[in-house]
Amino acid sequence: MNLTIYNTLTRKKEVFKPINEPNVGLYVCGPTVYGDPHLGHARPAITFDILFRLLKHLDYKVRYVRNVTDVGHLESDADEGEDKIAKKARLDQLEPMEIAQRYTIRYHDAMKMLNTLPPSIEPRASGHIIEQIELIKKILKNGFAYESNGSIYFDVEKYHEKYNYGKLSGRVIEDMISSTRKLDGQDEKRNSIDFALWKKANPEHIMRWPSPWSIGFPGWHLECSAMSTKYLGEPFDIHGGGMDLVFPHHECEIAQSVAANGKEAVRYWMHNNMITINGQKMGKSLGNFITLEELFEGNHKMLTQAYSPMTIKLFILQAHYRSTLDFSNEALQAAEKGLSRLFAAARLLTKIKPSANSTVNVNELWEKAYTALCDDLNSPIALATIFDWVRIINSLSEGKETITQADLKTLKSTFNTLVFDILGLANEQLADTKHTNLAGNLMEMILNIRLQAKANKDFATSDKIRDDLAKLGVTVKDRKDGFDWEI
RNA sequence: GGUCUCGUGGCCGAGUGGCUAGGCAGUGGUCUGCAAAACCACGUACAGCGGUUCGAUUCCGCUCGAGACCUCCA
Repeated sequence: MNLTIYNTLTRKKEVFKPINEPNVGLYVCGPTVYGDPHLGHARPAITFDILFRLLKHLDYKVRYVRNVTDVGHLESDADEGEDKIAKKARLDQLEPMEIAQRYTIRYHDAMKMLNTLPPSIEPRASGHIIEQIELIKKILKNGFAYESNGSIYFDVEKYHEKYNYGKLSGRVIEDMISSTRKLDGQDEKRNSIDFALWKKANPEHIMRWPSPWSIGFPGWHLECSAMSTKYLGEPFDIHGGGMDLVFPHHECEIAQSVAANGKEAVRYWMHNNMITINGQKMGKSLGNFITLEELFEGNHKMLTQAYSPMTIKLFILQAHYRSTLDFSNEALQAAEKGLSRLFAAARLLTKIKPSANSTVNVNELWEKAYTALCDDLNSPIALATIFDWVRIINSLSEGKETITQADLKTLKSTFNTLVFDILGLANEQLADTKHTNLAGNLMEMILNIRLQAKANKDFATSDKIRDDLAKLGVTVKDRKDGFDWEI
């Protein structure tokens, strides 16, 4: 099956063709580790995790690189020139690397809880200063950068004479130059739209490295250019990230690659949209974000309860990755109930008895859901199809539909592949472990006693057992041929 | 201000020039000792106004509204 993906560069869906089949290089912009991972971080992580899993399922050999930005970016406010990570470190009286380490671990923990696969390589910007300096040298040598007071700036205007700065973001650079030039007479930069490749460090700036030009630190956009091509070659297949990175971050990456090597490094640019809260972007700068920990613990004023990582995942997958997704407590509650319905069906599926013939067409699930996923990761359609089959599985369980042994086998494998392998939903409470451990055996025992009480029409006893279990958080579901239960 | 995106039923959210999205919530029913779950049925949509078309929620134009980027941001 062909995979199509929406390429931001061409603004349309394209059939995905790897440069070096069967190898695929995937690079995704990771977090800047100076704060707790929040709901916004979950979106690209989950989106590109699905892509990673899907590519592997399509039998590609995928190298997935996601960076950790631990050098920090320049502040834009009064603390101009000071590194974000350095600033936080000074306030907390900690080493910058201590901060970076702490939040890297927290990020990893959250990503693991969301059941996203770890990238093949997770390079740190601080570990690639040399590569970044080499890249700057190349750009300087090709004449697309200049030194100014120990700092190196990218000469956008000069670059634009030969190439097209703005091709990714659709920005008209001539307008930007003419409208902003006059304001920046005093600046080190020749032009306000020039961006830093290397910044000379102020004395108080504690994250610093030597370079041919000054003691300083690399510019904002350099690390991704340097690390992506180091590990994936040039050109490589897919570069992903949040839509808010299109300009300037990714636009600058293109310019850097072209200025250094005369050609673009990336074939397909993919961007996930933002999560909004009350219709507004959820973000660090707006102070309206919810951390993943707060979500998992229900510890936030907008939340009435805690939500499991898988609930968050389903919530995100129910929207297409290129649409904004509006967060609300109500929407999460809906996702939670849907998830439990989905998992209940997954459990039921293990108990269905085959019949002589099938009244259902099991191929439909795979065809519709897999086709949807291969169509620019249309997870909402895939999930809609899966939920159609949740209903069918329930009907099969009640004997309202029938299925042959062979079809049942196909259905189990298809359902599990889609839900668990590709969408990466994980149910820690799934039957196997639950029903073999002590708690599971005790539940069997208790519920058999209740069944006996029911058979004797001793409803007082059976209701007491059910009510007491409910107080412990266990829901009992009576069935024709016995019982089921879930926590 | 410039560039761009979007406006779908109570909420979230797909999709399409004519054929049920889906989840959650609601209503009626079946099942059940009762309940839960499940299944069946039902209802409320495509911001507004024009245009193209046999036919538009879907294409085009305008109006209104919301948002994103232009500054670190997933």
